[in-house]
Amino acid sequence: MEKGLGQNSVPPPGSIDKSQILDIKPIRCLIPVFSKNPQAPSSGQYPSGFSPFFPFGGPHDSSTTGVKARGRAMPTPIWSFRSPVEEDEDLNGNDGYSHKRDARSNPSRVKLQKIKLNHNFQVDMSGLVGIGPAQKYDGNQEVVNIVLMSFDSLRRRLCQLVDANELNMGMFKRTDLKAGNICLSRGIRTNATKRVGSVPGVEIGDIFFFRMEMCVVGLHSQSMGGIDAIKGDHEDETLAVSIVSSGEYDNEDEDGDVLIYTGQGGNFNKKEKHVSDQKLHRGNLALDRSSRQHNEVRVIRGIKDTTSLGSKIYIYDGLYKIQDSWAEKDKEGGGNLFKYKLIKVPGQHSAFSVWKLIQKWKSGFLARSGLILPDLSSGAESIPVSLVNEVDNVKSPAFFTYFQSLRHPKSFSLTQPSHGCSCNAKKACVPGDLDCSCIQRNKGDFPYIIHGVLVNRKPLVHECGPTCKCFPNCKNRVSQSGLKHQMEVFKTKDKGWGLRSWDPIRAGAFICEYAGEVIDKARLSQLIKEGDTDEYVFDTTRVYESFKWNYEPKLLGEVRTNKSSEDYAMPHPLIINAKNVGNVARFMNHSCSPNVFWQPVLYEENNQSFLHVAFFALRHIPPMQELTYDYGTDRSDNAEGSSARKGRKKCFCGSVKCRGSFT
DNA sequence: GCATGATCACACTC
DNA sequence: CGAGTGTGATCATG
Repeated sequence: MEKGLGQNSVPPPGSIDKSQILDIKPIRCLIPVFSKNPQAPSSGQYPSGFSPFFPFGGPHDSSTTGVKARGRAMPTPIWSFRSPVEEDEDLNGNDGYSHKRDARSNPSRVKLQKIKLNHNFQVDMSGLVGIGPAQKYDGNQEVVNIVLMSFDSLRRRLCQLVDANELNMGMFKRTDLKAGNICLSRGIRTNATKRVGSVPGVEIGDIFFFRMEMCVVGLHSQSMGGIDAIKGDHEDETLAVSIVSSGEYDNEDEDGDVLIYTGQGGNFNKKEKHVSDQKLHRGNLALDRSSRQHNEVRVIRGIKDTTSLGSKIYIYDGLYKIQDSWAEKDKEGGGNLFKYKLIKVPGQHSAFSVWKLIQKWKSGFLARSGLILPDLSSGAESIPVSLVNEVDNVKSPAFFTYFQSLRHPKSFSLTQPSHGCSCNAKKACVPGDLDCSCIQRNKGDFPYIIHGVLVNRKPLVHECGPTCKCFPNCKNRVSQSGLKHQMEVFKTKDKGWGLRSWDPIRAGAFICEYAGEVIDKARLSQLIKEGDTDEYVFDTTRVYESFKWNYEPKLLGEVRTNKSSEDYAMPHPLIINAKNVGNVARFMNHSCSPNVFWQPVLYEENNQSFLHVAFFALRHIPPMQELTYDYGTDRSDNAEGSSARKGRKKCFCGSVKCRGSFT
């Protein structure tokens, strides 16, 4: 219905209220503020691998924008359409975040803006910490992570804006392409130099959910084409460097280490379209030359995402060599096709074959080796949690009762009684509906997008609860719906039991909450005094290192507000003991460069607001990769020189940024 | 109701 | 710059 509006500034039908507020005309050009400090702080200040952006202060690089007089080059401003009221707030530099008045008492004061993305405005992001001009062309793991997180955070935010109808509709349905475009044009990319062989910072087994993600990290710089090639000195001396096997061409793969790849082009029987042969040019020619030169070709396997119809997951499967090539007639009446047989170069980790193995476990075709229990949760979770030990003879973790959520002591007194939203009981809450009190509590933003993916880290996420009128299928109940991935509790080599997933996990996807018994500080110290460890305790009063996960507002022409804060804001401390009662979360180990983070979530039960700790994926997590989060440090440990303190455990996370130990 | 097909709006390379 | 190359979301159809 809304489609086809294009850049028309008339608001889409159905958003009656907005048309008033959004009497669309550019009120003011928002000119980004230039950093006073030309030196970006050292990354040491932001130890978690993802540092703040300093878009205007860093080294200049004119190659992306072509602007010569960079020093004075004002970015062409973006138009922001907003009501005058909010304009005042912005001019003063404080929005209403800390003021209770706005959202609750007056819905119209909730931040509401239509954003129009302007292709022409130029922001130089090469000053981004971690992505200097050199890293743009040759990366490493840290830079790859920064680039991927920047891409996905942008994509999530764009998706959120589209969902809420806050973006001029019809401008793009493809938030993936838009986010990629922004990254590439702002220098948020790495390994831009094409190369034969592996790409620094990209590991075999890494997964991608969009073609654009592979573009921005230089794994495969074709946004659509399946074959990427590097040009030689002569026109005819191109070499294929990477291919994406999309499954579209029915590439049969008996063995996980062999790939029969079909060349590009030609028409094969798609309806009445002309049948035509594939031509030996472009990618096909490059592959042909590669088969003669025997150079390594990166192979990315595309497979259907079983959890989301139509979309694909791309797995980097390592380096292959072309062993054979030939032409054959299309079986379904099309023209001639080129075929290439590729063999994986030996001695590399397996990636795609792991997926095939998991498929066999799932189908029951093959038994999981080392399986101790098919379902640790005894049916408490809708998806079974397997218990596996492939490393020693320990038969099971110490006894505990599986329970998926929190148990509160009777005396536990909590926050104010809350009242749910009164959204349509059948329809669930709709992003962009500012009458929804739950959305108001989230400062006007719907916290989740498709696949239940969290858009931003927030001081506190407000979900709908039982007294909300919307029904359980409401998208604002992500953390209450139990496990979404098939989990496995497994014995690690040196860290006791650990947790991992058979399914791929998207960045921002909900994994599980920290279940257990809620206790208070006094009870915790009592437990420790009694000789109990705090091994299974989650304590929100510990010190957690800050890190950046959210998108950079400037990239969308937005102003940074308190709304974008990533600091936790707990209404009260929460200590959870999972020693006797808990879920899979109690098995998650610590890492100094984790792939999971926690987020406080609030929703009411029995008319009282209850605080929960929910875990989300920090980045895309391939199947069978151990899930870890940062345990933080005890407040009393903060003084320097306390590393010899009793109770510290040596950290085995193995990351470059390892702090060596944790408490 | 679920799988498949058609349509649409894109980005990047050459 | 325009042709070549599909992708990914969404909606219609079987």
